[in-house]
Amino acid sequence: MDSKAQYDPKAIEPKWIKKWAETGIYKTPEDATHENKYYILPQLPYPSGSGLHVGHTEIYVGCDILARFKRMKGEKVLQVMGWDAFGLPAENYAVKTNIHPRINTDKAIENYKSQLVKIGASYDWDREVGSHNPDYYKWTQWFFLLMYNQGLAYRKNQKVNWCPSCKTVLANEQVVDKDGQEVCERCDTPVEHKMMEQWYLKITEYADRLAKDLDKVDWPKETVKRQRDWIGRSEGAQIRFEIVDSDKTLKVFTTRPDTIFGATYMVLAPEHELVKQITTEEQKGEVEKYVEDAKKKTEIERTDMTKSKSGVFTGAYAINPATEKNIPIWIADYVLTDYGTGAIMAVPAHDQRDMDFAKKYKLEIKEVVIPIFGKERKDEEFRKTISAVVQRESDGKVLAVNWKKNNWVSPVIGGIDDEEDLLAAAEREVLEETGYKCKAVKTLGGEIESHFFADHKNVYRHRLNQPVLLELLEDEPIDVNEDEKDIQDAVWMSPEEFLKKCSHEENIIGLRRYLYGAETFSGYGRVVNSGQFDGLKSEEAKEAVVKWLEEKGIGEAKVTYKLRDWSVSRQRFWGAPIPMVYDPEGNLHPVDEKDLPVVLPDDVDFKPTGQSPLTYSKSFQEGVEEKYGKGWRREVDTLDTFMCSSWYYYRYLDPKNDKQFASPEALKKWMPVDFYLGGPEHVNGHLLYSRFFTKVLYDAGYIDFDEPFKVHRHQGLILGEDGRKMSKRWGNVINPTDVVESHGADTLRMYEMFMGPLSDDKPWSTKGVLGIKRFLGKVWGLKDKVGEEKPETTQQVEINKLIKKVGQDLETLSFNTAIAKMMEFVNYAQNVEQLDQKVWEKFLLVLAPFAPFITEELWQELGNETSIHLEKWPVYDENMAKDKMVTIAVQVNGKLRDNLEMPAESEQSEVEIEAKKSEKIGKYLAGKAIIRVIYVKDRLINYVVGE
RNA sequence: GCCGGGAUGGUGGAAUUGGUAGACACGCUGGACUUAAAAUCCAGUGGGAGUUAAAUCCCGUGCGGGUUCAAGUCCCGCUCCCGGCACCA
Repeated sequence: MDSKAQYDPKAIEPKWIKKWAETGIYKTPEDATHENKYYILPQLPYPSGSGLHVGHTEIYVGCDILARFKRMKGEKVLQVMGWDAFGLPAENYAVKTNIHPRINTDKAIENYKSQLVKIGASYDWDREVGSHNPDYYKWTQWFFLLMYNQGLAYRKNQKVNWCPSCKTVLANEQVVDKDGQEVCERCDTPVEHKMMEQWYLKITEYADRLAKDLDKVDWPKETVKRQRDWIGRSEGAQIRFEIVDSDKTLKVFTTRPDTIFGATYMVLAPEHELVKQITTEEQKGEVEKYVEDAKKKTEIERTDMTKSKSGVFTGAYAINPATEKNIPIWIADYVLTDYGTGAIMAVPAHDQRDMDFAKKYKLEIKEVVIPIFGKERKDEEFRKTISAVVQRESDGKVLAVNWKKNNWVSPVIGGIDDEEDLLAAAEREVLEETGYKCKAVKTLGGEIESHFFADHKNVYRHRLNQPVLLELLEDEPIDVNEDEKDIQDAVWMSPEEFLKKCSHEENIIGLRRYLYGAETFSGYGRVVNSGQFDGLKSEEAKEAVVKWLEEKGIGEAKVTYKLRDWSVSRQRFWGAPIPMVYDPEGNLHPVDEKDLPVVLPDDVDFKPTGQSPLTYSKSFQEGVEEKYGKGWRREVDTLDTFMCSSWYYYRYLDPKNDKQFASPEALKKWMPVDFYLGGPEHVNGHLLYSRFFTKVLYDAGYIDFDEPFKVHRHQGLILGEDGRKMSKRWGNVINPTDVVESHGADTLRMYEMFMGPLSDDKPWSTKGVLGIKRFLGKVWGLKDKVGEEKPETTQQVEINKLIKKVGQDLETLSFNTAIAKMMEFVNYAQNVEQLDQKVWEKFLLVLAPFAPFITEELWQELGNETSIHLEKWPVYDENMAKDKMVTIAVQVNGKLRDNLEMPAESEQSEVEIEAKKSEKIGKYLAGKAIIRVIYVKDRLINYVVGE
């Protein structure tokens, strides 16, 4: 304890790195069982030539702190590092430099590894894996064969996303939107579409389970939602429509079978197989032209929603099975080929897209669902009403009434008398209520149902209201009856003002219909104009219609997904070869499992040509003929690297196993992953694929769980000091190794955690780092204060509070607040005369997961011979972790007026006695009546006073 | 357009889930040490009024309303920022 040397991380950190490696303290514990294990998984990195920056290390530091904490809590931790080593950047670099990608990749891995070692990450390096090594990709290929044998891998000629720069196919998940353009996520090149025969994995077969099982996982809720939306499950019905004068039927999918009576036309996607067959002679020319044009359009042009919809009539008609009417069949590119059946029944009244189209091409719009406002009650009184839309020509203002009692604005609304004509009722009501003489012109759309309490009549109402358009006949009103005058005034206001001021939404629908024409109502409501289904609510009608369809044998309930099958073949070199061979007739055969791995050859010209480079590898193809016979050849595409990373967390469990991807014992012991930390950008890619792989393994009987990641969290981005994303382009990249050089690994670790909540994006601050450096300097200085045990209670209270708080914060990953508390403790400890040695030891233990180097050094200085990282997390005494005295806020009418120091757990009466003694409080209470006193134990007392 | 998430001092961020807003840190100001600087240490630091100094008071969590003894936190209506999806029938 005599060393007065300054805190110098450079003098201590390399020493401990060496020692820890020698003693192997971070090896995976041999005595782990399924019950006491804790599998912590930092998302594996792609080793790029530029090395790690501090944004990458956040994830490793976060996981490492947690791993160290869990070890101290007695859990048997598995924490391993691996490399997602195949992929385009390395290959592109190889093309540029003409150096084999393996060489640069291995170099990058060495660099990453040394960076990670320097920050003190406690991995079991004996289990390190790299996806580019044959003993790894052998099993990636094995997974492919497993899928193939389960019927989950297949070839299909389909429109694919093609990156002209990377010269390869991309999965849907690898195409990102940038300023309204679909671009390659790697290189930002706009994606092209072309037809190609490709390998696909049938992830859609698992869509339902992938969606449903999201209920089982503890993931951020927005992540769950995003994945669920991506899978895009929707329930509905498949319905077959007969085509007039044809033996063909037209299959459609709809989520709203309850609107079938409103289906007034049908639409096929231009690519639909029936287009040619049903188009009439007269329409042929137009249709063919439209189909040709659609082919030429890019995906972006087709899906540009700001553009008006286009389409052509085929000349053919289908029969709406509900109305039994003939309805025209159109072709339009607003219907997507690859969703549902590529054809729809159009219900313009209840679907915005169909409405836009119907208005443009003057197709029939038939309302079959009316909106319902408010909640039904048993004791309500039913009434049919009209509401009046009257616009005066002179200034364009519309007629409204102002309800005096509640200052409400509404149109004229009035009941229809028995036997009375609707339009006549409208004319009468306007005249009675406002004195204006009008002539009813027509109804505006269908009725609107509402349920409400009619204030002026004191009853609950069930109202069915029909908006009616009227024409003003005379500018001057006649006198209205006195009773009406008391209730309301007639006022004229601009339509805009009316729409804004009108008190209830259901009452502006009439005017909106008048101003903007028919409007879509796409919500659920009450079914009307639908024969036997009239009066049902949408939810009920959906069921009833499906049942009716099933009885008639023309439809059934059906679930559809947005998720597409996963395209996994890539026309590039640096990936796992697809383990398939073709016989001379071109038939596919899987490579025998015993012949795995299909090794990636070295004699390859990896310049991308659009053809897979493996096509030109002599050794790759020669081997095949030797093995299978003349004319046989290998599949030359390689696998999407996401296949490699979909199962890496299984390989960590048993990385040297050459018989299985992992042994059943290892799988049983370690899985599922207890804590997975990774970026939010992988939600609809990697995370989904990994879940898919796991479910396939489960179905094949290899594992007994079907979700790989129990708990998943995201780290946020660390931005450059300029607030921009760290990138070479901006020159704002901070290299962790530089920070370690100048301030030490402990400082880097703690600063990254202190910046803010783990999942937030936050900018780096070079100055901010110094705060942590100072803190560690103070910790270093504290050792000179340490003396023999000193039974001073404050120190005991402080350390117990600290152990409790830091322990809690670590469980919730609130690293930033845990560090703040440690700073408070150190600030406090600096002012004590002598620091109790036991308190000091406990403090070092609490700090150890965050700052493994300095704590190890100080621990050894205390004369300990074994590592602090093998110690147990200190236990705190709940009693000691409580303050003996608390500050109680005294408020008068909610405003803070004084503070009282009181013993903890004081009763209200005791606090009141002290409060009343306060002059400040007396000032505010003098001459006032105390109406109420609110007391919150150990927090505040609030006097509510009146005059 | 739709769906998420967010907005708190000069800055990063705290706030026991309705109970003293601004913990902790950065920065800044002043001081100590020094020939000087760096480093370190001490004090101050939301805004305003007030005073020699204090005491003291008022205002303050994107904006406008509301509920409550009490609102950063709950409710209603906006604005802006970030992320995702985007004709999914």
